[in-house]
Amino acid sequence: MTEGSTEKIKRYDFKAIEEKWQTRWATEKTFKAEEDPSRPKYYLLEMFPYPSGRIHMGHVRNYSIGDVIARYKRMRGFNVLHPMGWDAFGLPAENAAIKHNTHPAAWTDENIEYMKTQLKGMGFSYDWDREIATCRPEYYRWEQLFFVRMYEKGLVYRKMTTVNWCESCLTVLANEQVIDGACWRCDNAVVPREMHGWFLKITACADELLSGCDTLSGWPEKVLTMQRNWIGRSEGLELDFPVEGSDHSLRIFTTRPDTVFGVTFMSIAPEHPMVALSQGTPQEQEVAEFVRRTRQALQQKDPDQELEKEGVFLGRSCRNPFTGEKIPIYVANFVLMEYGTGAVMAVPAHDQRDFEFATLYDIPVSVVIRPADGAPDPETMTAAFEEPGILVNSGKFTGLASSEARQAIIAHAEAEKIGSAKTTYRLRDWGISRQRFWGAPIPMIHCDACGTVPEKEHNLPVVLPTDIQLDASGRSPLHTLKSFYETRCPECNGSARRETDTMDTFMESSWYFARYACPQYTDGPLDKNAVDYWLPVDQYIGGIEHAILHLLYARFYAKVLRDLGYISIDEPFTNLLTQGMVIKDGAKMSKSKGNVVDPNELIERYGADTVRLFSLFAAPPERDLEWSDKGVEGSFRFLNRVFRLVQANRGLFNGTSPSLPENLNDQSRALPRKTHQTIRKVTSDLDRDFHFNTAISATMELVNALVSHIGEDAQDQSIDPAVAREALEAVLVLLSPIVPHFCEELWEETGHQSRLSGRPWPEFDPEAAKEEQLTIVVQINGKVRSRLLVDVGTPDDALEKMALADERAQSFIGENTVRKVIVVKNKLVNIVI
RNA sequence: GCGAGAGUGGCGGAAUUGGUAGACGCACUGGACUUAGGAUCCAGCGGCAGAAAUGCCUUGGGAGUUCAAGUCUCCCCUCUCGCACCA
Repeated sequence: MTEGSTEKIKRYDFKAIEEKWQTRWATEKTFKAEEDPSRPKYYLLEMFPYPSGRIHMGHVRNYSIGDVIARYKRMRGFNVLHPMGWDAFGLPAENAAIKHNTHPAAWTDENIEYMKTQLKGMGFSYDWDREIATCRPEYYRWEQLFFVRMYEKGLVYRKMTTVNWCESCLTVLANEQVIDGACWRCDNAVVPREMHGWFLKITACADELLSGCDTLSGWPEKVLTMQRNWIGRSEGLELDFPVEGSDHSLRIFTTRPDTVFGVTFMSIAPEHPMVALSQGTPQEQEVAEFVRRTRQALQQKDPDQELEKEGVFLGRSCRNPFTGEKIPIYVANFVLMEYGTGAVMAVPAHDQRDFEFATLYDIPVSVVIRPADGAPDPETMTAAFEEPGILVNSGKFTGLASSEARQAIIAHAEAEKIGSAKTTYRLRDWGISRQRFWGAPIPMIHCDACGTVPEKEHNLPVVLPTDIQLDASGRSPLHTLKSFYETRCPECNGSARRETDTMDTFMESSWYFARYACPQYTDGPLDKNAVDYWLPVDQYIGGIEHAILHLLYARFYAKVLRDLGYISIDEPFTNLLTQGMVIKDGAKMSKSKGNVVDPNELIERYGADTVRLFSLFAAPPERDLEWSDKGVEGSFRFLNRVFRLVQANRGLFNGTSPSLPENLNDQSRALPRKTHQTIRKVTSDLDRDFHFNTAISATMELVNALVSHIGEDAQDQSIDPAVAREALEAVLVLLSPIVPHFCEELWEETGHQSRLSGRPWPEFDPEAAKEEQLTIVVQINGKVRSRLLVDVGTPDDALEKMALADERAQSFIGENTVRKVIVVKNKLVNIVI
């Protein structure tokens, strides 16, 4: 810092600057979004947080990424909707309330208040007037309405079934919420349990959810693959095998109808009802024992480990409807009751599992498919031949290729009425009943006379009571709270019992994106005009951990709401960005690992802008970000450097003509070139793939160029002031979405009346960005040997001559003959010798 | 096992369509200014050899295509994530 300068140089007082601008944005409602058909809309959404207490680095990163995009799109002229809210129902609130002897609502509200202050402190450009908290009756009443509507359409049903029960959370979990046999939330083992529960018929949308994946070109391939796998569609044949000495048939599902002539045994799941057929056979005891043992083993097994294949003869056989052969039935531990029909036609020659099983129990292997060259020999085979091929030993189908045979065999089965083409899915219906308190009540009523009936619409919402006492058992007070469950039947007005289960919290997050379009609307869940204007979400941002759970449910909900006439879109999120995790010392930040960095401390020390800058600079958004305290300091240093640069050069902004003079010296020509190249680079990085890290480094280069041209002393003035001013302004504008408080402050300080937040994004001038001279690389046999500085547009033959004449090139060519010369425009000359 | 993604200096990470590998930043080293420096500025910074000029090597490994390969093709290795007895 120059002591001699008369003007006192200010320090970068981030605290005062950030408070000042946050206050202005709030009072001026800078980021309020209103429908405006005259402008293109842009709906930017980040996954809303669970109000757990305080924000963490993952939030900071997620919302910083979103905020840059929101601010950038505004500057590009879009009418941007950028809302924020709270995914406020859920178990942590309930557990915390038990621990602190308070109400989950109180705990949640407190957290929301605190976290809201934190988010505001980060300077995120949300329209806070659209804030949503899903635990408020004004929100969940509509969810209850949707539930009733879905019930009326047959998309909701109740059944007794085996569910996933978490012993620690004391509630049922959906299939999507069981990760490797453990609870997604608390990681404790999940056990099966027979219970009543409410289900949403997501399987009714399986096909559309699957085909929709093909339309989601703005989603990461990885997420689409996960969704496709989860839906798990497979096409095949359902076929009945008549059981010997019984009226029953054993129905199987196969994706390989072409191997039906190779069936040598049947295998059924231990839970299969036809296990009962062993009664009265000599094997009865053995089968019962096996089933008992297998169930136990399945419960205790490590989900990563496959069980040793095992089975037992049922004592009964069935008949292959194609060959008439007698086929023994086995109960096998590897057959899943949940998939297909729970029964499999086993073809050891062409299925590896069946092969292993057959080898173990000495069951014959019958080859019915041969590869194009030769055929496997059942006597010497060591593994199943699973590829498609040509059918052999298959009656009238012999000689057909697998693909043709599939069609022919299905057609035959259908004609003979012994089977039919069938498509199965891995996807199961979504179990949404939760046995805990802190969730939206399910608006259903059980009446002895009328059965289970929905609550009348005008009685909604069914409000979650506040006068409750939670106890350490974790059991929901709703089950025993008479004032809640005692009610009248909406049909017959007789006394009835209200459903006391609550809804899965993923129900709230499945449609919040639509409610943001009209958060205060009271005439219905969604204002058609508003949702038609804003939806779909143009850019959605969140963690990959929701790849299946939330993102699949929300897609399902979009289709349901569309079919119910509430919205007009098929897919809720056009583009999806899955941001990476924040890592410290090689592991995800977590309390248990003790490697968390608290955003508050960093903001206190460096300010929000520095934290934003670093979290965007350290890695591209989709990758994991390794947190580095030193790196944060580097970002802070950079901002200080720009701050000093602007302070030292404030003179540039005092009445200098903004137009650029025609005749500039070399230096004054180089700077605008760099300026416009930077504008081009930053713009394309922001447009193309949100690679803020390279956008920031490009701006740093421009700052470096500025510092070396005009210095931080402002005294070395060989450069044209208008040129320097243009470059300096570009730095502030380009950085403004990333470090908004900082840029607004300097913008104002350099005499601008307007706000950066309302300013259009700069257009780069291709003429100004054009280089006058280029470095052309001279290669000999592909190795760089020399460089030439030439004027842009030097013709190829001239380049070739210059390269061949080049002294250094000559020394490499020596006595060798030049065989070929390749000239690449504006890039290089390669001399082949 | 299946599917997706990744492998580049001490570190985070850059490199349109194949065309100067290592931008930008961190760390480090030397110097300047200084009462001080954890501020700031200047210089250096992939490896090997060399005083230097410069040369050779270098994008997980190995082949190949090409005038030219981090980038394309084939094989292999490692890591991360997801699914996993799906019939």
